[in-house]
Order: sequence, then C-alpha cells, then structure tokens
Amino acid sequence: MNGKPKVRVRFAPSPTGFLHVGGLRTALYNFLFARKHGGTFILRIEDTDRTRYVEGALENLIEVLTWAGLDYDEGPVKGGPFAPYVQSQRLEIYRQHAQSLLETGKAYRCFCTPERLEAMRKEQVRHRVPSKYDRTCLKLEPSEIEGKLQQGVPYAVRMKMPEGRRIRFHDIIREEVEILSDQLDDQVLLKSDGYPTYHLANVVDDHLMEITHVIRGEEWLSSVPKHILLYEHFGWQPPKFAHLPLLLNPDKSKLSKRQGDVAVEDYRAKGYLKEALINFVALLGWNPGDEREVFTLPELIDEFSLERVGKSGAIFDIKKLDWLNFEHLRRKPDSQILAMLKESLSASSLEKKEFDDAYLLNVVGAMRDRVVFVKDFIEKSPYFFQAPSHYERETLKKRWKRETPEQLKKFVEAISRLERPQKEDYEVALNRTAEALGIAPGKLIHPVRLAVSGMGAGPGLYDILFILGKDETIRRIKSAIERLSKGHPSE
RNA sequence: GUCCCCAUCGUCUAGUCGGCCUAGGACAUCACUCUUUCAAGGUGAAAACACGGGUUCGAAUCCCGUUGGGGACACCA
Repeated sequence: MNGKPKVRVRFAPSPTGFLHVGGLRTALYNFLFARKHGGTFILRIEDTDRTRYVEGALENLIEVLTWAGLDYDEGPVKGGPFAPYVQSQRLEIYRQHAQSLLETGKAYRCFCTPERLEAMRKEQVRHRVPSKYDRTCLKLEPSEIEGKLQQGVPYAVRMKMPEGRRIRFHDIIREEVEILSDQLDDQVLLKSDGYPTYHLANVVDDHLMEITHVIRGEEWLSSVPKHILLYEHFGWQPPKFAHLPLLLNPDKSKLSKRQGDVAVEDYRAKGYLKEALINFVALLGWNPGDEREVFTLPELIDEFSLERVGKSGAIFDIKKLDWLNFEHLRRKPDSQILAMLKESLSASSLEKKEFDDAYLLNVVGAMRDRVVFVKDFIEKSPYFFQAPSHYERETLKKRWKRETPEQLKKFVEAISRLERPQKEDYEVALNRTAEALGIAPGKLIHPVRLAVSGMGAGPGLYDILFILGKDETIRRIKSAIERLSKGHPSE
C-alpha cells in the first residue's frame, strides 16, 4: 500500500533467429531482478526491422527461454494487460506518438532519399567531420512540405535535437553519465515504411507498459540521452537504467559468431545443462560478494542485486563453463541422470540402445565423477554399451605381454566357478589367481581391463566386471585372447 | 575521427566508499598425495593492482593525465 511502484522489467530482443548468450544473460538479470523484488518480467519482441524478419524466430526464442527456466509473466502468446507485446502489431501507437511530436515541433518530416543521405555521409567522412544529418528538411517551408505530401513523397520522421544541452543521467551500474546534446544526430523515429525505429518504439513501449527498470546491454548506453529527451518531449518520467557490461570474445571484442558459439542452442546441443549455462552466465559480471560459485536459479534469485554487477566486459571462458557443468551434473540425483542417459542413448549411433535401469544406474554410479556431460557416459565408457571393437595401442604395448594370454585363461577359469559374483568376489578371484601364478595383481588387472574395455582408463576394474557381469566378462576376455594372441594386432 | 564507457593473476573476480592487502577465492596450469588405470578428492606452487603524477601519516582503493581496450555514431536493433 505504500508508494513504491511494483518492479516491472522487460527483456526486449529482436527476433533474429536465435538467442545469443549475451541475450540470455540480459534476460536472466531482468528475470532475477523481477523475481527478487516480486515484480513482473515482460517479454517484448522488437521486430521493427522488416528486412531482418526471420521465420519462426519468435517461437524459437520462447522455446529457448522456457528451456532455460526464464518464464515471462507478460508477453507474446501469453498476453497481458498491455498487449500486444510484439512491436510490429503496435504500429498505430507509434504513428500517433510520432504525430504528436510533429505537432509540438519536437520532430519534423524528412523527405531525403537514402541515396542522398548516403552521399552526404560519405562526404562527411571524407572531410572528417562527425557524420550527422544536415537538417536539409528542417529548412523546408510549410508550403514545400505540403507539396511533397500531396505528391506522396515518402518521408521519415526525425527527432529535432536541441543544441547545447548537457544531458546527465544516473545509471545503476555506471553511476553518473553525461553527454552533450550537440553530439546527437536528428535521429529517425519513424521510418518511411511506417515502422518505428528502436528509439521511438522502445521509449513509447517502456512507458506504456509501465516499465520501471531498463536493464540492457552497454551498447545502448550512448543512446540514453536520445531516450531521455524523448521522455521529456512526451512529458513522461523516464525509468531507471542499468547498462550491463558486454560479453567478450577471447580477443576482447564484442562476443560474436566466428569466434565460437554464441547461440544458446549451440550450447544446449553440445550437452550443457541449463543449470550450468545459467550459473555461468550469471557470474559473468555479477558475483555474490563471497566465495560461493555454484548456484541454482532459486539461489540466484535470492542473492541477486544490480548493485553487485560490475562495469567491465567479461570474456566468455568455456573451461569454467565445463567445470560448472560437471558440478551441476554431479549434484543431480542418479534417477535424473538416468533419464538423461537414456535419452542420450537413444540418440546415439549404438547398435543396442536399450538397457535395464538397474544396469544403467550402475554405470552412472561408476562414471559420475568422470564425466562432464551426459554424453560422456557413452563417449568415455563405450564398453558398457558394446564390446570393444579394438584395443588402445599404447595400453596394449604397455600392458599386454607374451605371457598374458595364459594368465588370463587362469583368471577366466577362476571366475567361471563363481556363482552370482559380487565386486569383492572378482577381487578375491583375481588376487588368488595372481598369487597362484606368482605374479603381482597388477599383471592381471591391467590386461583384464584392456580385454573387457579396450581402454587403459576408467572406473575400478572390479566395478567394471561386476557391471558387465560374469558371462560378458568371460566372453570379452576370451575374445581378446583370441584376437590379441595371433601376431600382435594393435588396433 | 568524434563522443561515451572500462582498466586487479591467462580467465571470472573479491577488495562495502584509504589502513585488517606481505592483494583473497574459483577455473585453467604444474607438483605432491590417494591409487590397479583414469578421474574425483586432499595438500601445495606459480600467477595480477596498465603507467605517470598528485592528495594523504598511509592508496589497488580518491583526483588528474597517459596508454590500452571496448561501445556508439544507420530509415539495424
């Protein structure tokens, strides 16, 4: 009941076909801020550039946001009190606002052709003067304007920038920022095709949708004065601003395609968990102030504050993302990993894709400290899903000796006699066999591992044998003896 | 070029508005440990306040400048 307005924030992407990880972070910070303050998180689509229209981009965007767990309260499809939330469906609203600026003399019509503007800019660049619109159309007589309108000459609406104004504003992250209005161009607000530019649409919508905090990327910082002026012209109170530092490529340029993956979907496809990606991206520019680093979404909501967002750009370091993926994966209960493993299995190129839950759970237990991704269960321990097709050359060289086949035969004999062997039974059998042969257990352990898995690394041998089971173990050892005895085939 | 923003280990960063910082943590790297292998775990090492001036008894922390990096300068967002 007290005067504090309810927090309303928006994530306002333009639908270019995929969600950029930088966009994911912007969305996340907006989301966290809203949830933290019991506010509203709005999704608004800024599709005012018809030349960049991408089929299905909206659906894709919503799908990815939903996957990440960033549910919006108002927006396209879902609707809300300020619908529509897609700018291309709000053209009339922008037209009216542009009209009112025209009437109050804060804006004017510009009939210049793109060609003329292009030539003008070139000229300005050549003379090394700041490239700004030369205000040709501001000097038009009312009769001339009338004439052009009569003839149906297409025009854009330009904002008339005041001269000599010092525009100062407060940014939650950057503190005080000051820009001279002389630097500002007479920005086009309404394009000749009737669509608004970002600046007009953004300001109008933020006001109409009662946005209290504009949280967006730093690339917008230098546009704020234009926006402030617009709010002023309309007689509106501007929202609070928070400009986030940029996400950078390893070479410190603005994160972009070409230097790796930038689409959230790329990371999803590679097997990153949403928990890890969200956690990682949250830490790029923000930290809780203590030493904790692994967070779930609810924990982030609890801890988040814009005041703790840093000012400098952050390089997207995939190594740390991998580590977070590992951390989040290992925190998941076996049952959940099991479900993901099954999915991974059915998508794999394995011949056999169906396994008992109990069997898979054993695999999960044996491998969970050794994998970063769910798909690693298959890639790092394929032998749990199919018999080895070849044996690692290096390991073979190191562990497989001339006398090995005979020794393994003894081990096979020993375990053949076992009834429903447990882990420990394999261990006892191996130790006894080694003892009988008068050799160290290692002389058997390594060849057995190689025989059943084809590799030199993995979980404890007895775990592997137990998981594979007696019959399969014997089969694989015999097969290895057969294949590796003649000559010394390495691959 | 003009304007704006930024500046602590290779990377993400702590550093609550000057003293407790001989600069802390994490990832990555290396070593040791554990161990039948590989991981995980444990222990430890190496690794940074861009530079120059101030202000102050005292500066990573405040001010100025330099350098470096980035962003914005469209009828794209």
